[in-house]
Amino acid sequence: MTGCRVSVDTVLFRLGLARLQVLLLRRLRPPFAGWSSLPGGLLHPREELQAAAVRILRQRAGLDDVYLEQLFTFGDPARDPRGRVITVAHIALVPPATPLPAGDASWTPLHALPRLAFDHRRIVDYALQRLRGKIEYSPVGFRLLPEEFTLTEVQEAYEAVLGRVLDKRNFRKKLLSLKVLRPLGRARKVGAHRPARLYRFEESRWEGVRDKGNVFVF
Amino acid sequence: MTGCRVSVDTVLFRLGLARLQVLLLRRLRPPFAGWSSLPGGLLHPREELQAAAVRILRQRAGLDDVYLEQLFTFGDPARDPRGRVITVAHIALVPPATPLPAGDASWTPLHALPRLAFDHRRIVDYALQRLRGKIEYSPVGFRLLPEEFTLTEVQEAYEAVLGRVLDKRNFRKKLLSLKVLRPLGRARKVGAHRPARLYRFEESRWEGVRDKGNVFVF
DNA sequence: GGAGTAAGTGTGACGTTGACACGAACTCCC
DNA sequence: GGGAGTTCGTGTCAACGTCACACTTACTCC
Repeated sequence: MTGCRVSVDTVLFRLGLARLQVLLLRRLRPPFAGWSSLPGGLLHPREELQAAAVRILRQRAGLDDVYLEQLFTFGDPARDPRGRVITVAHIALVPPATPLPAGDASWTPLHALPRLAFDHRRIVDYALQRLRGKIEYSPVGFRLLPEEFTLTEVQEAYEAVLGRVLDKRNFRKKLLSLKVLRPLGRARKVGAHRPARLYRFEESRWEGVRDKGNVFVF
Repeated sequence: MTGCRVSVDTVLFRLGLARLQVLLLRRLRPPFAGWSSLPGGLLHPREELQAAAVRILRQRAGLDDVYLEQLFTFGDPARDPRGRVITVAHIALVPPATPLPAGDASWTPLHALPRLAFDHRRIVDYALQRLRGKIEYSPVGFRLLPEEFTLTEVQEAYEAVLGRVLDKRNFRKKLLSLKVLRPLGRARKVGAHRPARLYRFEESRWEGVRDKGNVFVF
């Protein structure tokens, strides 16, 4: 068969300690043995691209049910020293408490990335850029949160992604005005201070928001 | 070599008669003989993705020096009846006067597309959606215009892409306030009416605009 | 009951958006 | 040479969104 190999790599983000983290694997074999890399693998012959990303995340990180979207296809003929492999990169988002199986996978803060194998650094950089753009006009940010969350948690998520601090009152005012959160009437008791009210994101209320040109720009 | 074939397809837009048009080729051979399709072809073994798109546009449409960006990679295992081919779709923009070589290529208005081969209709739809989004926060719109243009031409370009009419005074006020156009001090004399002043887009003035959060939303 | 901590809340200044109508400049024709 | 026809080019005002900014509330722990 003529053609070249096609792989799928995923930049998997989560929030940890109010910082954005990505999942990295430690490579055991050459090339780049001992380096860190994104979870990825070759596309199977009759497999959808996104299905491949899902399969690989399950195999390599024991994860199920993650939010996934295609990012970009990297095709530099020299990106893999073993021969040509083009890779379809994806972005994935998971909530903070996502467990990891033991093994060679670890969450790494984005501001302290080690050297990455192949062109994976470029892929991560591009993924962050895209995530920053997208979080402002789409509700993907909630994929980084648990189902029930406080407003402070939402703000921390936005701050972690955007890399800047936001004004508390303005953030809450804007977010609530979009009418996409449903207050649960309950509160989370945590520590020695006033409990925070819990909310849930209502996917179904999103459509009208986008149609009106409203958006998560804070 | 294990792997599947990889092709590159391009949705090439231009403006014609104040409408958005795409370049279509007529297929001569099966599958889909007689149908229209996007210009595309197989990736060469040591070729960059974007270089392949450039080569194909040159070969199939005689075009050089077009604006190109990657759109999305379509990987449905059944998208080509001959066997698996994943395709890296691109968007290209050219100014209105772009000549076409004779042959099987033709400009087709977007609102009157014929049936397209493979999944090319889906690709065109997605390309339009992306172009509409992108024109509002990046100056790609100017790639659809000649180097020197009038404000009315810019407005027509935005109206054609966005598919809605815009207010003339508000459009001009906003566009000029971004300070990315350089007035040429000359005018284009055309027909029996007041001549229109000519402008040029200044790439170098764009950075500051984006940094300030300004944008081409009209 | 006092200290400590995060949650929750409103106002006013400023800038942006959006609706809206008419004179200016040119050509062509008579 | 003047009138008809056509597109170019321009300003104001009201409504709305954004941004800066500080204190009280609710709870726990000692």
